[in-house]
Amino acid sequence: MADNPYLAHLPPSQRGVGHSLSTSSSSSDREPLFGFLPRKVKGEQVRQAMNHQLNPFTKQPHSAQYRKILEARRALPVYAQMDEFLKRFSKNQIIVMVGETGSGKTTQIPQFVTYSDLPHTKGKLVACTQPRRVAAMSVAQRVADEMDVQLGKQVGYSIRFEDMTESGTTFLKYMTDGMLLREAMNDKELSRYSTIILDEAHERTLATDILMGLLKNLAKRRKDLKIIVMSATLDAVKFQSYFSLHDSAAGEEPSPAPLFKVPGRTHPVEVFYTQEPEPDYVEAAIRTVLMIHRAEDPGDILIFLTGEEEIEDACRKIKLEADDLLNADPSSVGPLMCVPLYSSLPPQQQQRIFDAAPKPSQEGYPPGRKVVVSTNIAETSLTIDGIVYVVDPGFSKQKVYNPRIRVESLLVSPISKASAQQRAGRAGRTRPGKCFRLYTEKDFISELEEQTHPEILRSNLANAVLELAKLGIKDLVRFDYLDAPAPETLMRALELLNYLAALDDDGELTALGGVMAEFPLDPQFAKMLIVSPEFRVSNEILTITAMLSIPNVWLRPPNQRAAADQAKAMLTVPEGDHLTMLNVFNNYYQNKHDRNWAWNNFLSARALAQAENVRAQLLRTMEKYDVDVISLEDERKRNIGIRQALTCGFFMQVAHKEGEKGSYLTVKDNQASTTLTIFKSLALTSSKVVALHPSCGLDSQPEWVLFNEFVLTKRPYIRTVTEVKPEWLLEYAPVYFDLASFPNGETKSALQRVANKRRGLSNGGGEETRPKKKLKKDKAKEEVDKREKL
DNA sequence: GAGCACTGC
Repeated sequence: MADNPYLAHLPPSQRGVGHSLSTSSSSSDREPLFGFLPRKVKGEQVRQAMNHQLNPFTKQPHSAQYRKILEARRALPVYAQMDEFLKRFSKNQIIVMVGETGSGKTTQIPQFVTYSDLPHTKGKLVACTQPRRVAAMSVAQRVADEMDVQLGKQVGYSIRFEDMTESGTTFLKYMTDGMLLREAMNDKELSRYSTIILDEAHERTLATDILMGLLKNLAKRRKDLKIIVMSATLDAVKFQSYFSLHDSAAGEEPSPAPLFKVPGRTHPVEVFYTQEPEPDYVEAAIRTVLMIHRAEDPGDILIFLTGEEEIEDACRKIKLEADDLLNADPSSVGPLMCVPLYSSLPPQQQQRIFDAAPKPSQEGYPPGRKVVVSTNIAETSLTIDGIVYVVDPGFSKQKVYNPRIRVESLLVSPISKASAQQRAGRAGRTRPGKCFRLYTEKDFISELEEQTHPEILRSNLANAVLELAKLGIKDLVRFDYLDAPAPETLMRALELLNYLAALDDDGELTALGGVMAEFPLDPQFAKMLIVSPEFRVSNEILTITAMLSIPNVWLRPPNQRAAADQAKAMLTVPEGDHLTMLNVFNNYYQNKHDRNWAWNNFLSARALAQAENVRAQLLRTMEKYDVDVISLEDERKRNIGIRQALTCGFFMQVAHKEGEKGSYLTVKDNQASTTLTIFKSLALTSSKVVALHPSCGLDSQPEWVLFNEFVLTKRPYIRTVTEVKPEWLLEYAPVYFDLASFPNGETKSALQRVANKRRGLSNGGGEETRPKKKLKKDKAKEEVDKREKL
């Protein structure tokens, strides 16, 4: 056996029993998975298979690298609990698992599952979802290495724009949660999967929340499907009771889903609080950093602030003060390097967070220190090794949705306790660290929420509701959510989808809605894309949709503002910002051979490349559903067609000019639906007075404009704006613009004049409003009524 | 005359 080249370097204890390449017919010749009974596999069997000289999945001898990695895997906390995990996996359909950072759960548990579940023997897959693409990709790569297979073969990943799997070969697939949700829309049973693992469930992304609801239901229908919900924090009790086993037929009391717990592997972090609340957290953060720099041992610092402007500002101030300190006394204070970090920063600059801290200014002088000033991106998405000190002012920008006024906005808000703990943990990744919280301990205990509100409670749900409808969920209000959204939010979503004709008046998905759901877009965009061939401008609408699906393309470096504005003016189309976006993309496309074109025009090449990617994906979907891609030759007619198609998707986002001061009134925000009587009770809002955003490229102030975005910053603004004709509103959205139900005012009078003129022209004929059908008074309505009474 | 927390399809 010592001759075995694959085992010779291992101590005898790890060679397993009788594994050899000899051809004699001893038990050692058995296949690595000999005797494995699906879902009844024991830890000892798995360990033997792992030690076998042959890879059970490729039948190839294990590589030296495999052995080396296996050594490291054995040291992971989760590895020590393999036996217990497999026992639980055999016994239960649903398991909730808690593993702190460093436990190895994301890489190991899916592997344990495959050894027990043996998906490859039944043509199935094990899926493990992640909230972020990079995580899905990098974990898949790591696990492929650990299993000694090529990425994309037995182990793969699936994310938007990239399917790194091989049909028939891949049996362990990491994927984004949104991707699995999309798959569910076309296969409600998720029949390809034998086990589904939802990782990072505590992050409570919209997709994970919806998946939890679906899987809970699916588990009742598919007894062969196993589900593991993995979470990092101790909020597992909630998941346990949500997934409780309840056999009501047998009259049993519900018993919580079993919990499997694995310790983490991090270093202790000492937490400090301020004695008094800090009135200015940015100033306090800067002061704290300098205090650490002067008084604490070497080690890098991570500060959490809320946004780009705040971060750049703080970096400048820290740098100034630190340079002063260094100049005043270079023998007692080291040099300091300050690095900003936020998502809109170009990747090259983001990489700077991994640079080493500066060297001492002179030999024998104190070492330098790196300070990273970051948004929440460093809380979950990016990990920086070597951080020893964390400064946590206790705030972050969070999305909030107000269904009453249908507005999503960003608000600087206090973080949750869970978030504060996550931030503190960032100081203990490489060695014991310290966390300075810029609030009092009392506030931490009594003021901070336990958990950040899940996304489903903070978002416009139009998209999610369309997805659920496509998933066959009939009663959206009664759907078994882990946290149910406000009924108003659901109503707003239903209302929008009904106006877009994605749902009929009974709340049933229409054929149009079914196709809309196939597009990875907000419903308004999907609608306008699908109807755009009627205006013979689908090629252009496709481009505009792609451009509006990506981050801002305009660059404006602080020292070159005038030049940037000038470049923008050159590309601006005065009829509207949507046409400008189209123009930008077309120019980019024509100048693709010129690598400097984007840069010379102060445009983000990265964003434009993304737009191209999105456009290609949308084009594939259009082709799949026979949405023709066509263009109008004549530029004038084409631009009108584009604006008309825009109106078909965004007629609910229209503003009417009031007076001459450039103020606009959003149309009909204070209105209840005409057909859906259940929304009458929601008609409590007032119209919003808004202004055109300064970035708007319109050369005049047209009477009627359509906007893509409402932003609430210093003032309420509408952004990405295009002029529309009121006739189009009446023609393409007759139900929404039914004047009989319109509130009196300037807007109504203006529309009335247009309507009268149209009626005159068509001689009173052609009643275009469709017959009004009352939505049956269903549970949804009762739900809302109940709310209103409270 | 301003801004874009972070993801995802």
